[in-house]
Amino acid sequence: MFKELDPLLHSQLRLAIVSILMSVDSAEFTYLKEQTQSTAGNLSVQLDKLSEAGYIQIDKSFNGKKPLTTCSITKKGIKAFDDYVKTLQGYIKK
Amino acid sequence: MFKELDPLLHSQLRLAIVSILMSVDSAEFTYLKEQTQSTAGNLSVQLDKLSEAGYIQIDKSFNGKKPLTTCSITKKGIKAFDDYVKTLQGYIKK
DNA sequence: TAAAGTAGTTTATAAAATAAACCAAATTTG
DNA sequence: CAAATTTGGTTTATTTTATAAACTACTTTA
Repeated sequence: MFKELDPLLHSQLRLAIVSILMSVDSAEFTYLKEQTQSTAGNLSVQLDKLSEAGYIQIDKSFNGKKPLTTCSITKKGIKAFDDYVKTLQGYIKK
Repeated sequence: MFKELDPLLHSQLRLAIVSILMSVDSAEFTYLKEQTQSTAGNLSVQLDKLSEAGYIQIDKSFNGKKPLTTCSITKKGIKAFDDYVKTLQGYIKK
């Protein structure tokens, strides 16, 4: 029937973030912000949620004295994304 | 880049409703409730939203003296669903 | 050295989803 | 046959989520 769509991925911004991270090795905060056209605040919140779920890994370092946040997808995140896409097929392929 | 996902369809329940209505001529309230495993309250609210957007048509009649709510998708709804799926491909086909 | 910019985080607010409570009629049950 | 339950919903309240606004800390530039 209709399997639950992982609510963590069923959000426009988080889906876009994960989608980007699926296609690159890692991405910086500013890159994600630019690509997704999101505000920094919203991006920050959604990255935290994905990180807390273990879907992405966030590495906070410094570029000289500027903070530098780098994100990458985890195995768990890849699995979740794949599952999400499969579940979604069940909705739209009817 | 990342086109906006129609917020009216980007909801688990409404997507399931529209998905069902895409595959049948019409469906009764009770059938939709059973198929989507939703509560009557939630279903009622979401059907109203889809109806107000012109995505579905709701016909309220009586079966003897019991209310009978029958729903079907509209042309606008079909278009919106197709667009939604296309937009989504842009997210997941990366 | 004051103003503006960078790279974010935290907190507040708006919007959405969901649940709970309710209604009217019909049906079942003790 | 009268009370309790079920059916087919709607309305209202609550919770959750997404988003925006405000803030921090440091840096660059005029």
